Amino acid sequence: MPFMQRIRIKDVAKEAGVALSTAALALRDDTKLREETRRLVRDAAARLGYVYDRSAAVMRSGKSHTIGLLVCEITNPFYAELTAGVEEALDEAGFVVMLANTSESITRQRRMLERFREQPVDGVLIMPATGTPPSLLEDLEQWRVPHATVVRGFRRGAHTGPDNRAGTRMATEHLLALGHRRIAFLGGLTRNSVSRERWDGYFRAMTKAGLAPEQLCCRTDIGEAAGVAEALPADGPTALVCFNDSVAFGATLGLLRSGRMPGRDVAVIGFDDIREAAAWFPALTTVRVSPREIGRAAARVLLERIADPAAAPRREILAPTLVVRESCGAHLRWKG
Amino acid sequence: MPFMQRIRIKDVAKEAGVALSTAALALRDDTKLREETRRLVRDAAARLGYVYDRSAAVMRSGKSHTIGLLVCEITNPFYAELTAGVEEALDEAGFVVMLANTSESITRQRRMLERFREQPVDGVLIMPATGTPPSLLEDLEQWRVPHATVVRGFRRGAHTGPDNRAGTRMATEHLLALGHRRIAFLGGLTRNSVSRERWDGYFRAMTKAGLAPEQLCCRTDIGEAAGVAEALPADGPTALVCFNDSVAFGATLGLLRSGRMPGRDVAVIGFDDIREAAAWFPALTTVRVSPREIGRAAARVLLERIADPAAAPRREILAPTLVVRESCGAHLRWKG
DNA sequence: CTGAAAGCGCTTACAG
DNA sequence: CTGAAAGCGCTTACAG
Repeated sequence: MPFMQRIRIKDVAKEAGVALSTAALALRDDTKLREETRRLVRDAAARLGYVYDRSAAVMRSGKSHTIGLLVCEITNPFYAELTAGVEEALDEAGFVVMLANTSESITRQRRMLERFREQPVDGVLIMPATGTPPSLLEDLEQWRVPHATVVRGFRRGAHTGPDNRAGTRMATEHLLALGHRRIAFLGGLTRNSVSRERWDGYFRAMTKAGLAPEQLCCRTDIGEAAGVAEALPADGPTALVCFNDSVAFGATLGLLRSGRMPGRDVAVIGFDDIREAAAWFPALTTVRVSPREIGRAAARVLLERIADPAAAPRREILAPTLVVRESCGAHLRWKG
Repeated sequence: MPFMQRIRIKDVAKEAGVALSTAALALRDDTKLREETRRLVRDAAARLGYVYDRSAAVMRSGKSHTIGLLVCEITNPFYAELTAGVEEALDEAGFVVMLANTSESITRQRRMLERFREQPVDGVLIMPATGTPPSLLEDLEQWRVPHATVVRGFRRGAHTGPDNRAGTRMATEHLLALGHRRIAFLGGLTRNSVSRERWDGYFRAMTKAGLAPEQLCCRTDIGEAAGVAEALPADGPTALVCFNDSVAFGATLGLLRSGRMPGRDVAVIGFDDIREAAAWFPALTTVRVSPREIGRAAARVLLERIADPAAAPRREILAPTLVVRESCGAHLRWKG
């Protein structure tokens, strides 16, 4: 194969027999040009195998059509699904995502943010690592980097996330309606806004019903949750409001392991409704927040922010729904 | 806050009292300069709040230190973990990843590849969508885009993935050693290299033992696998070699649902050893391939390819190990 | 180490 | 629509 000279706009212009500026406009499908001219140029570009070079355009225009996505833990199915939603919506808008998985490290988060700033990206979408100081927002503002938080957030700034309080409140009230009185909250060892809000929704529902809240601490980990559930005494809580579906999965596994049937012996409700929840045994009753939709909404919020940085930051709180399946015991398939 | 003029290298040079070219070299920590000079410049840059602009460097040097990652399905925990490994290793090497989740769509895969080419990226790492024609490699070669496949691959080209045949062979031989004679393969409805290889390893072990292979088809989906397992007749297979852990999870859930205990009534072995496998009930016996390690290895293979495009493409096939837990029935915790 | 300069491939404003 | 030109912020080669 002969050495191929890289094809540039000026080559396309020559091939099409138009001026360089005309070719440049035509390649971006500018309506200032007649459709016929645009087609002429497009055809010439295709004949020559022209490849648009974004790096030059980025430098000249300052717009990269790239956004930086900081994910706190991509191996968590909830965040993986959310990432898919972000990527999907940004792609539709002609944007591309630079991914960084911080693995809950604020050092790594900081470093990746600086890297994004150099890149440069047009904006950043952040699922803050646990322990992120709110001063992060001040830095981003000073840097003039358009930004928005997702799921985990701060008191201010553009944000998209589920209504966590409403979610655990609904879950708790459902269990109360089923007659449970000793209902514990399982999880929440990690200190972030999501943990606080989910605990808070449960707490309020319990105190409103005149009952004592009770927290069973565990990290967000199937194995750890299974351990706590397995060790649950027979005269312990009869129902568990779990921090999320992973914790709920762990709880059901632990109960099974100790010879108890989730839903019949101890009711279990999750949070998130990740893909596996419906197929679980027993099928998991959970609070649906649709990570993919949150991701898509977050992408829109950030794009708005980029388009109009002067506007007040939007905060979009999505309402959750309770999906009643088997693990809460409301209708046991195997009860017979 | 007053309008801030963007700080450029020439401003840093002036502040440090050195030439522009010296400042440029110092900022990249070039050893041609005395350490003292480099520090002088670094301090000046810090004082002024200088931010390196990569887009200009990319354009001038043609190197973006960015690689494009095409993931077939990011919401699959295996690929999510693999993505984390890729991102981790590339970050250590000073590279950043542009992510595209193709969701198994070859149209989307094609579009994202063209987008990456325009970006431009220094190379692409591909987990091909099911149905990708091998001609993809020819296109990439013609485009002169350094590339490597991961997990799913073709007969040629740089590749990193587990030894799928060895994996299912080990699983099958383990079940044979436990005395099973009617062993079925569950899964493999999707047609790609992984499916073929895993089926093949099982097939060879069975025929070598003089037994009839048997395929229970289902897509890679917990719900579908659960349905097949639930409907398994009492005089059916006594052991299942599953396409992957998700399918195995589905199988155990389906068996439980039909009143059978996985491991005691029907043995189940998975593939991948994703995070949830150890915490499962019963704990899943599975073939460990360590997606994070595959991801890290794949990143290295691609970086080698970028560094030396003339070298023969490397193919790195990682040996799997069988992790014996409970679901195969080799040592039942609850038997005693 | 200096200093002036060319060049990467676009975008964009402008006179015609 | 043309055509010549400036400029984005780096990198790099070069004579001194």
